[in-house]
Amino acid sequence: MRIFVGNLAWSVDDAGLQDIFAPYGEVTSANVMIDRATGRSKGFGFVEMPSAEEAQRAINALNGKEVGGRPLTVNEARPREERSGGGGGYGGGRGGGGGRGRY
DNA sequence: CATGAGCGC
Repeated sequence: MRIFVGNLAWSVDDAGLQDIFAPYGEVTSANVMIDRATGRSKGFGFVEMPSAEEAQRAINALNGKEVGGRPLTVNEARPREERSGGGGGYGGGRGGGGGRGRY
């Protein structure tokens, strides 16, 4: 599952982000978005975890947790549109039924 | 000091 992590401290980088999620489950990928214009962190990043349940637990555990002096904003990431291909916007609501069964 | 809203390549 992909996880959106916001309100990151400047001190946190890709490795630091993975280090935060590591104890909650296997982290296959962690990325802190860097603004290429200034070279500083945009203050948010993404984490990829193969286990959706561990990922969800990590979200519950890390959301609001203070790291680097700032409370993290952790949430499931939104579907990202392909770079090639127009059209934007996010359709519909947040899946029906809730939770299980979406996949 | 690049310094704070926000969903990436």
